Amino acid sequence: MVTLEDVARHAGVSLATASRVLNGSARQVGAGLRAKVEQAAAELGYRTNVAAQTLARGAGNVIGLVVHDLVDPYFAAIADGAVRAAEAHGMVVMVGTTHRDPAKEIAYVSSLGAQRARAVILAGSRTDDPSAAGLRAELDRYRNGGGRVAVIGQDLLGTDTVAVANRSGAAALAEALTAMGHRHFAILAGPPRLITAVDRCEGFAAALPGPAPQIIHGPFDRDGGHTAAHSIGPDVTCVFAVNDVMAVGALAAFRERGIRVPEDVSLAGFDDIATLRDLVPALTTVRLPLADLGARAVELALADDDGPTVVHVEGEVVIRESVRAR
Amino acid sequence: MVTLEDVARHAGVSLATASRVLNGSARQVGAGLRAKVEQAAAELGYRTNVAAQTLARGAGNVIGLVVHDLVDPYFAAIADGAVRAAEAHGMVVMVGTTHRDPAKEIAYVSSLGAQRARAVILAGSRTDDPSAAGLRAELDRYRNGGGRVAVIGQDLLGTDTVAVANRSGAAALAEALTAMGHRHFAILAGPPRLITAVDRCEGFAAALPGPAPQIIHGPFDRDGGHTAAHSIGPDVTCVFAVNDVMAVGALAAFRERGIRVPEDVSLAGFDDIATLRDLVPALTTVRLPLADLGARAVELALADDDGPTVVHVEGEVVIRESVRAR
DNA sequence: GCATACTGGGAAATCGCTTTCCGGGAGGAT
DNA sequence: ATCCTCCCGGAAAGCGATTTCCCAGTATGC
Repeated sequence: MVTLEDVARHAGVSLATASRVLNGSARQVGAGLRAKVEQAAAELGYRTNVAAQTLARGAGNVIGLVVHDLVDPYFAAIADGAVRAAEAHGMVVMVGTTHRDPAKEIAYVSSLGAQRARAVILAGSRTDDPSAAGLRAELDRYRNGGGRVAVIGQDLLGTDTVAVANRSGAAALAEALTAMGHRHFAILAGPPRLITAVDRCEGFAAALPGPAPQIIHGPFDRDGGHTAAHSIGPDVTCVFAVNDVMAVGALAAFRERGIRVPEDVSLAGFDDIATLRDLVPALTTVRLPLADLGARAVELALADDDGPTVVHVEGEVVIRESVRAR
Repeated sequence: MVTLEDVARHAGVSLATASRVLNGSARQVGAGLRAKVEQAAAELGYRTNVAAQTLARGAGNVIGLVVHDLVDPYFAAIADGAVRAAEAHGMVVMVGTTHRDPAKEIAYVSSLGAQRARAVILAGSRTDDPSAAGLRAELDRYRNGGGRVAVIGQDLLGTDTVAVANRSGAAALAEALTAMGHRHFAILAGPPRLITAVDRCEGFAAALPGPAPQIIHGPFDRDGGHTAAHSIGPDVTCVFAVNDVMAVGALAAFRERGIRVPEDVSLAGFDDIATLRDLVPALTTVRLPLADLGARAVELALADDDGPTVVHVEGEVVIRESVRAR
């Protein structure tokens, strides 16, 4: 491999000069030498050794992104936004998938620390349970080492946060559905301790004027929605699934049992996943700018402010065919 | 940050010994010292500096994955498989997204070379055009630097390859559809120079006994399928979209125009995207083990064989409701 | 019993780059 | 003309590991 020293020798300059020319430095280099170095680098096919650079500089150009599951379009969209934003800053993204295992989340943060990653982005809300303490400790350690952390979801860890307005989004949805004449709701509420799920569920329920909704807990994925849908009571006219993927599961369950949407029951989700836009009936939902979430988290983590900054992102209610007025 | 030297001093041993204990080495260390080092590391909260390790060893623990678009569930599934496989080998994955820009693909390979990435995985077939020469050159350079390359798609670059049997999969589909009585086909064929698309299209067409199918080119994505579907001739009874996402676009187009699937026309796709399984009507398609594709590419790249190995992966025809017998 | 492995420990040389510090020459002010 | 700044080039000291030697101590072969 061609090293910087080779380039310097070939150009007849010192190592220092070559470094200053090729890998951005505050110091200027005269035009003549600069040209010579650049030409030498081109001729020799020089490529920076990032590991050496990271070691010498004490900070790398990696941004870590930790998600639950890349196949879930929610996270895929966030990852996409993060990769784009990182690229714009000349950084690269390393992704880790935890498949909802808190231990793996910790392991990734630790590994990213070892990589001297510039920042780590945590997407996907953690549950509220004690295992979060380990994560917290690992994150503190990482930050003490000079790393930046940004979280997508809710402001829990005292870090930079892209906070999603789950409560108010769900409330707005509830109001819209109420305005369309619905009074009897069921909520496919997801895990009882998953904060995102809880916020959406509570925000929705609190905005309802009528009788309390039926609340059915279960996993936060497609199959969770599918299973939960089987427990829906007879007088329910409108079902709210706390995410789109669960709504899809519910839709399948309804179809299997001959229940028509929206004729027999209305259905709404949350997120507005692009891949699901062509579903029939089109899903009423709360649109979240998912790619933006990822991108803004990167911006946040890269900005050198002091205190943790919290950015709030609102959802937007989108009424589509899956809901019918009563 | 705690360095290895701190640990060595704290444990009262030499740097060499500490290194041998903490970061796998061929040489043995006596049980007593070993324990002391491990304890010192734990007490101090030592974390390996990967950059320094990479520099000293001359090879890192990063695997680069280059895809077109993470939001496309096809690539998301591949990425998922790759991340899992990498993890099993103690490596981490860096993803780059090209959004179908060949220049970015080259840039990523270059950047991964600078990272001393252990391997790079290229997913998503390239077009057949001359710009591929630049990629080839960059890949050669990367390999000369000791990197390994694996490609998912077709065996074009003389590297390790996970080859997808697009032709035979499409042919099997064509036979199945023919057996169901269809004779007049249209193919939503994607870009005329995209090799994956061409292979599927030709494989399908070649297996047809009847009249030549109508071939409609267009982009390889949802909107491409949507647009292309408008040009389908009147006597076509069955439409083959060269991937599932295009099929979804076509389905939407049919629905807009009041054409029923499968009553008026049958429709089939390719890939069997999991996120799309709940579509109505369920899509007939050729199932590909997408996550496996990613995982096997990683295995291939990490195995230290000499010559390029080519693994062939077959698809499996899955008949669902979107096709009706004639 | 003596020469010959073999074992496990440590000192020190790398790995490739960044950056501080030093020094010489040019330009401006007095 | 002199002194003080700038400006820019180079020498060299790190950054934090790995790994090659070198060595002493012990085990082994005859």
